[in-house]
Amino acid sequence: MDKKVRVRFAPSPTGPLHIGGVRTALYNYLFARQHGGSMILRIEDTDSTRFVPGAEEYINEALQWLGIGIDEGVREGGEYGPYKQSERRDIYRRYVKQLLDNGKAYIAFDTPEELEAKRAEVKNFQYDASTRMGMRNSLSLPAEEVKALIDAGEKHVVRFLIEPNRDVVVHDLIRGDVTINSSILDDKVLYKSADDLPTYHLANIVDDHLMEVSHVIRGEEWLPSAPLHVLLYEAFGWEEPQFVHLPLLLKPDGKGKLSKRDGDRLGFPVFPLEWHDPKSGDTSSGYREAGYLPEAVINFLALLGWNPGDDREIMSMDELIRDFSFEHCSKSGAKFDFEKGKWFNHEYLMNMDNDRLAELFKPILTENGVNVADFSDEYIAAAAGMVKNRINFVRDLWDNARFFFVAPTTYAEKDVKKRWKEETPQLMRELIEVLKPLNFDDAVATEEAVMEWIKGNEYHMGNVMNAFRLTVVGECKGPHMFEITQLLGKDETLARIERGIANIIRPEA
RNA sequence: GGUGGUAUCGGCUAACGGUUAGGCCACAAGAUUCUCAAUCUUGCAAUCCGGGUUCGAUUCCCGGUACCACUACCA
Repeated sequence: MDKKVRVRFAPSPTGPLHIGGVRTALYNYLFARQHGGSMILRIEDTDSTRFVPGAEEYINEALQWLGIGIDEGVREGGEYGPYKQSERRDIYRRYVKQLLDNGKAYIAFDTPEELEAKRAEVKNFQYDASTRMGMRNSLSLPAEEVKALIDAGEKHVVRFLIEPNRDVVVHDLIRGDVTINSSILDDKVLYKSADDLPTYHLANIVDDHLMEVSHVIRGEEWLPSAPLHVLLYEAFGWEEPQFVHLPLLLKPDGKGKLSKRDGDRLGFPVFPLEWHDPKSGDTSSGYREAGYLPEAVINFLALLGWNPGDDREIMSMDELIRDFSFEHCSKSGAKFDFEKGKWFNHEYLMNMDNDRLAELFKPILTENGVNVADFSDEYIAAAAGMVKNRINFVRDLWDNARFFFVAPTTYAEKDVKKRWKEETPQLMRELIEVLKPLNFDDAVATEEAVMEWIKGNEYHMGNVMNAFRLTVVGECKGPHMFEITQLLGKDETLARIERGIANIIRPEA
């Protein structure tokens, strides 16, 4: 029987959650749910200098909006807390001491300035087996001096003692075995003097072990430090978890990792939710505010770097949970295809139930000055339903369905020019007479009657219908004409035709 | 510079030694139609290069190239 699946998503509260981070969280979540395991949210705030107020709340809100559920975390609680690293200082100190006592780590007194100078002086300087005896640390200095320095309160860090020239193998579920020689690794700082906190590497290993994390699923940028982590597990004598390094999300055009700037530059959000930077005051757009449905974002992200093994594209969270697998994750980075993202949203909107769509539409109607109370829920739902196949975003509903709520006051110039002929006003008057006795509730019957009139008089079908449309909609676009009039009703339709006759003026040729 | 990873249409990807190299997005054309969409049909378009292994390589191995990541008292 395999160990219980426990995974964690471990962001740093240094800003809004990046869309790439969202995908990492999603894959963790899918894997956990598939195996009936636990999803942990751990806040990795060991860099006190980069803390950004509001970032942690943002992460919680974003994951909640997307439906990525957390089983254990700062808010949710759990048996393995605290789930915020800054609250685990004592734990880390204990384990650093263990490493020190076992000779797996040592104390170093070199200041950041000294190290900087050294790097400037020696090209490709690395703090490792070949250089450490020339530095100021507990290995190179006499024991009494080390003790004296510590007693004198000299600032110092703890470094990991890397044994040179050993082939370290990282077992990765996506990439197979990756072998790295330990000589290229430096004696990483495990505990910082600057803010009296451990570095990511130490905190990460200790927490993953203590929290009994079974699978470490993270971005590919961590692959180079994975051997260091393997060595740390070994130094502690702990069993290492399964590693899974996900391919990165790349810029849509040029090269490199997808960044905040790309969103600004190319005009699409790179964050799930809108973010107001407390320092700069800048605002970054979010998927939610841009009119994306969370399920569309999830679906889109899931397929960026993974596929179900067949031709399916539209998949619900439940299907994703059922079919997700690392075997079908790609190894190469995926360029962020914003157009495809739009298509996913379009698909979800188009297939959405009218009532739910109506609820999303209401605030937009209000924003545009429509008194929602003037219309029934059924009316709003029907209007939204008629245009939903032509929208990419919720807010597009307004442009496509506004005429159901506000009669046109202006008429599209191009369409007027093409369809509003000299004889049109007379035709429209005739049309009114044709429509008057009809029951608009029966769209088919209305259409039949109008068609009979057009054909009986040998009128030009396109011109008549488009002129009709112009008076009712204001331009030549929209759903089927008699479905529109059915919803609008006879009084409103006739009034609009009258108004069109009175107000539409043919441009001088 | 060093180390590691990766490499199929413009983009996301399928084919896990044998296919006319498939699907989706985007783009183009056509069908449909009162318009705009939706829908359907069609088209466009790819195995980075060079060596091996093999009866046979997109697939396995090696080299090159390119791209990406990492190379902090950041995560």
